[in-house]
Amino acid sequence: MDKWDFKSGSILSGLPENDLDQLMAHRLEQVYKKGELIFREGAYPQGIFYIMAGKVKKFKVDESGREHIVYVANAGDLIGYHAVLAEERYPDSTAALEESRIAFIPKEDFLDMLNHSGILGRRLLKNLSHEFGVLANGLTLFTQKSVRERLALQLVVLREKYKVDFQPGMSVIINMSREDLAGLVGTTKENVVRVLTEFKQAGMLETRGRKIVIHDVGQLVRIANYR
Amino acid sequence: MDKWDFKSGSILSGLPENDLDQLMAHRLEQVYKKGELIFREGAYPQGIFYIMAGKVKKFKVDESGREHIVYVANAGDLIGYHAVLAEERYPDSTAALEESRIAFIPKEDFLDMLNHSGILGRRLLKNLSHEFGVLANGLTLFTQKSVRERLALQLVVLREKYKVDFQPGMSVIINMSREDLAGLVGTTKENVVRVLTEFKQAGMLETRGRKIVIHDVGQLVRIANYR
DNA sequence: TTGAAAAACTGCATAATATCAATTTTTAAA
DNA sequence: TTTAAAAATTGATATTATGCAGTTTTTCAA
Repeated sequence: MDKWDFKSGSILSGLPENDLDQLMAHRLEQVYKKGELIFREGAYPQGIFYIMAGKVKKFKVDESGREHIVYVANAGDLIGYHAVLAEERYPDSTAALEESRIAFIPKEDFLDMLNHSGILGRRLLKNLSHEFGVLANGLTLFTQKSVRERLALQLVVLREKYKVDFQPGMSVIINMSREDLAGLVGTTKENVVRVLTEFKQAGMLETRGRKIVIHDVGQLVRIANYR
Repeated sequence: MDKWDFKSGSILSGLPENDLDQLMAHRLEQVYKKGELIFREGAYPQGIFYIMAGKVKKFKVDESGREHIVYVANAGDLIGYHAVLAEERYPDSTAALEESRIAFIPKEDFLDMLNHSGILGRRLLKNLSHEFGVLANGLTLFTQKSVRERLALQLVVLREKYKVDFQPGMSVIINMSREDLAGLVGTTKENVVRVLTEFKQAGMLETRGRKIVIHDVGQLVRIANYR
């Protein structure tokens, strides 16, 4: 068992232990409360963040104040490294969706590692290329699918992120406000409510207070892929 | 003057000449006619493509047959490398928008170069990170701007891609079908026509047959950024 | 437990966008 | 040129999404 027990599939998992020791040497661990800002759009990056536990949202706020969520990151994800690599300011803000433990790694350590260990660079390239494809795909979905289809799709994606100790057929609880969901789908909170009501009546899900319990993913997948 | 006279700002420009010699050694140059397919979504990548002259569109076709253009690539751009790096199939198709000369570089040569020269890897990381930010930004724009605003924005972007030997104040001719434009904006060809008519009446542009002549970019920029 | 405050929900009016069915214009080949 | 095919355009109509106002429910802290 590794000293650094990174979730399998995460960018850092499986890297040489010495490299990780060096990368994490000057890290700064911090617990962020729900809603707390981790970094703000336009700030100059001083390092990267590794999510040890919890969930965060990457989002942009438009001129009318509406928030659009670009991505929901999970434990095991590395965030903020695009801006460091591109040598640009952060293109979006990041805040905790729930209480989260996050390690800050100074950019010097990150860049040193990148120069010294070819593996990390290669891993990042692969990861970035993959993420790029996912994002490009999302772009298509957004412009060509209805609010109903987009919400169904996002619920399927969120179900993956929120499921723990999952057994086949088990329901998954998503704990996210209607407003955040609207920001993720690219619509208003009212529309989210309307569509959720429809899905609830069709038996696909259930709402417990503000939590959403997904029962029938299959049907949601079918709606998301329709046309 | 370089042997490989790559457009400045393109991924390959400024790399050591020896590296480029090696990278381009087994290339296969080919001329594609307008509309001709370069690679199809879902195919397994055998290499990467470098656009020497011309323009191509990267697009996805949805279940109803509608085409959505993800990106318009220009001379100097490298395409298809995301899939090679991610070790995945192509997430979208690519076809020539006009007659284009394109070099195919076998993936072995590309990957060899990546392992042997750290510069290319670093350049790609930077480029990918940047593109990612642009795309993420585009996603926000699409979900929160109207068709009118999106079309104005795309016209501004296309003007950059289509301008040659440009002098300040000079008009730029965009040669793209209403249907491709619709695919780029994420709407129907009818809506594109309606908005173009409005812009024409306001004196921002002129249509000559199916070509679009951009006169007043400033106004288009203003519309694109409104709210 | 209770009482704000925040979030979620509902209905209705309005606005934006898509669809369909012509008609006209442009293009490119004979 | 001429002409058929492709593309662009227009108008009428249907569908979908938004904004607002008010009500109800949930949450959280006193």
